[in-house]
Amino acid sequence: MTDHLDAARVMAAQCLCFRARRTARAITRAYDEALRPTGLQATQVTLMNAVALGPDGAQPMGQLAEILALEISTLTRNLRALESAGLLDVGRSETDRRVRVVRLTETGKTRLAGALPYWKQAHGEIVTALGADTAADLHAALDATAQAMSPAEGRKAGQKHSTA
Amino acid sequence: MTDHLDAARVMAAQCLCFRARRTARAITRAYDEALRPTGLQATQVTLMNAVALGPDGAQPMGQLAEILALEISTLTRNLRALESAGLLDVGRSETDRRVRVVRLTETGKTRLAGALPYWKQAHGEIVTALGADTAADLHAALDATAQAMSPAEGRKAGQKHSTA
DNA sequence: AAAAACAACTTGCATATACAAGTTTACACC
DNA sequence: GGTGTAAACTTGTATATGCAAGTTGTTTTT
Repeated sequence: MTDHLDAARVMAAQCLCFRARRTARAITRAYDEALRPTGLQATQVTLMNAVALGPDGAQPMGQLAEILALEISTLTRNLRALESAGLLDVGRSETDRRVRVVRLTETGKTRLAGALPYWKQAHGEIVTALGADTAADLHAALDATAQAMSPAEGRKAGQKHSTA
Repeated sequence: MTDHLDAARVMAAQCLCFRARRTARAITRAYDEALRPTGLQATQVTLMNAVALGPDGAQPMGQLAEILALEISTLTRNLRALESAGLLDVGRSETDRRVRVVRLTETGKTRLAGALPYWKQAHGEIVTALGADTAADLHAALDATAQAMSPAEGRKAGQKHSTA
């Protein structure tokens, strides 16, 4: 009769989804607070930064979705707000009219550059709060997980996982 | 002139917010897919499980918010859907009428119990995909981070934060 | 005991996220 | 060179999340 209570305890003690989300929430709140003066949120800075990294400063939506491991439908709407705010432009590819190409506006570039110091501050505060070692462990574990769960994983060097 | 390009690379390479969110998205998708047959999402199972863990199977909202590191306003709405679905009840505390006490309905208990095998499956698949070591590292890093960033941190051993 | 202060939520507003079902454009094949 | 299929989004719908500003009920002050 404590059966399902035990089960509930096991779930609480082991669930990676709960843990990943809880930590993401906490970290996001910290970044958002530090970024408050910039008028940008952490997700928006992340998105703009991914755009800025594209060759020639432009990035096709599909590419962005892959980089960020985001649904393309989510991207559609996240871009919308930034486009309305005049921070980026969404155009169509010349060579393939289906493809939407994202690019920062001059305003967007300025705002992104202006957010950098605040991002650095947020990052620094978190690393301080965690300690350098824990922060490095977290970074490594998150990257390893993202890579292992990427749909692209396994396509290259012979892995031992069984997608087939 | 590669200045801000470098900055963008640094941000992409180091940002913990991006990493935490990306990983949380990927993990959540995996759990949600495994839970599909149950009609419940990972967040909902997490929430219901936290309720089930309360003394006597009941949990005050404030307690839930703290356990889950969730804004109480978020909790208000997340509970609403589950209440409408008849999976839990939200009542008021006898001793303090401000406090809302959450409790699973019989249906809720059944549904949660029924979701357990699917949760186990999701968990197992992810541990397999990551490898036991990486999974353990991730678990530890997420917990350490959540604890370090918890507002309750510092209340015990002499810290330098200024809550007063 | 009335007033002030506080605690525990709820609501308004805005963004983030995903799946399923559409739409538009490209491409392959006959 | 039309037709069918596939790719790259977009839209509809639903949930998740958080801050700021209420609301209601409790506790503290005076």
